[in-house]
Amino acid sequence: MGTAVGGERSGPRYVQIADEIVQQIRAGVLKPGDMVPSESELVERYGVSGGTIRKAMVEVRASGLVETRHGKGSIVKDRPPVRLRSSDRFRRSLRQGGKAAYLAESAQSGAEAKVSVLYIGPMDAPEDAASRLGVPVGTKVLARRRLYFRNGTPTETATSYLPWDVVKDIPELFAENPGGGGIYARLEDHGHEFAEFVETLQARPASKVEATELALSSGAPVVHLIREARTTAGVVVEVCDTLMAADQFIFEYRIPAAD
Amino acid sequence: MGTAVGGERSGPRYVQIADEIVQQIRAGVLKPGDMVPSESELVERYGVSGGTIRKAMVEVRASGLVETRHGKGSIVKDRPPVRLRSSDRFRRSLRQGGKAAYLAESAQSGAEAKVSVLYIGPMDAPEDAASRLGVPVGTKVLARRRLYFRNGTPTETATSYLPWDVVKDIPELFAENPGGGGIYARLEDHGHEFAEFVETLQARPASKVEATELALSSGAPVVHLIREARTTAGVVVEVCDTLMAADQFIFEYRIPAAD
DNA sequence: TAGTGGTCTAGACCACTTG
DNA sequence: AAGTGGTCTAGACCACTAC
Repeated sequence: MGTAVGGERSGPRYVQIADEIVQQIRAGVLKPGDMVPSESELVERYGVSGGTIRKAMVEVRASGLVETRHGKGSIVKDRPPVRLRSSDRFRRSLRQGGKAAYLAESAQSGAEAKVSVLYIGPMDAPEDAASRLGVPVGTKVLARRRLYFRNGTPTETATSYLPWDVVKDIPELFAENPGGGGIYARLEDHGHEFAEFVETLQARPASKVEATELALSSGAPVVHLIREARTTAGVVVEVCDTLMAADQFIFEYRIPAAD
Repeated sequence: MGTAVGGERSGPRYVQIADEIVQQIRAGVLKPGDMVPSESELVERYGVSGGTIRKAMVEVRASGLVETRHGKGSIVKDRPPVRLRSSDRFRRSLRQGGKAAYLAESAQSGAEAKVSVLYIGPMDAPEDAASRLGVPVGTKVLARRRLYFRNGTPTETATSYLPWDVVKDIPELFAENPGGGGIYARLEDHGHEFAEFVETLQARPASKVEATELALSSGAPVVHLIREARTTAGVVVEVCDTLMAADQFIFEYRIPAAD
């Protein structure tokens, strides 16, 4: 019932239902923290079968506005107050001001950031990092692996790789907190002057494991960002491999028109 | 029957099946251009119901290795020979060499590129473009909307917005082909000297309409890139709004360590 | 017309979460 | 134990693509 007359809406029923739920969230009828009605309730409300509601909820999840947990239900996520990754974030002046890159940004967008260190220590260089660092695969490097939270939800995993030669005389790099200005400031303290940072980005659907790690619904897009930090001596002193929940970030780059 | 013995594989059946199909593609058992067996055939082969195969194929599509068309079947896509969007692409020297940005890149990666012009003409400035250009919403601007193909498949839609004041004396900008070096070269010919380009990127799942436009399976990730071209006079003379199939591109940006 | 994918149903059973 | 989402089935019907 309820379909035959009226609007003659187009498209599959499950899309209509999904849109309707998404609209309710965007319009504020369902606020962050609220539970979406259970699937059985939606079955009654819309007078369709369970499978149809199921498909609708898949669409709703894909919108990124909702997080579903087995046995519990779907909860409206906190509005993703997206973080701006400006290319200004590597300015020397910010480091000298004592702020690390991610804190500088979080401060800007008024969000509560947290970092959890997963591992700091020696590691055999994986293939991609090795080639970027210009060392043979399997060479001992320092790895710093961490997980970033934003308002309580994991948004980003990052692993830095640094050549052992470079780090062996800089004890701060083995500490969880490398001190004001972050690891780049420590590297500068020890005579490594940065020339440029090169970032490559690629967006793709999250794999199952990545999805769980970042608390995403599987298939949600992630951004894979790899940064090389190059010194004026022409050496890559860090490779940083990070994976981000795509809906949490907007990236901004300024390209000088030089040449 | 068929399942009970053997590997005791883990996870839902539809994921196992999806993985198996994806493996066959990666291993080359199914080559680009090949048709994936029809769903009814897979139902027989795996001895499961249609719904299960259906879900498996959703996963396979999400991998981006396959394109499905209603009434026809699923075909293994050409391996995405990803295109590198280097931030070098706006170098003045390239324009003076007579190449437009996208051609310069395509040449690099040895792929056959094509552009189809969808619309060139006046348009009331949409909200986002207007604010970036610093004009009121609805002001008349020149819009240049086009669709880029790569090896026959659509990969990118792009719409440029230019203030009418700027373009009214540059007839080449109303032509499909604005001549060697592209529109940026023409703008420079007329005294607009570029200072910098600012690009913002965001990745998200494609909406239904975007998916059809770019021949993607709905929900596949897209990258939304917006570029502002700023002159030394401090004016934004172009806003370019583009939407790309995420699996077709890798982005690279060089960030000078200045300051 | 025959074969394909796309939608929808009605119901069974399982797995997780909460009281 | 009751309620939730997750998987799977068996089958109907529709819409698109070929021939």
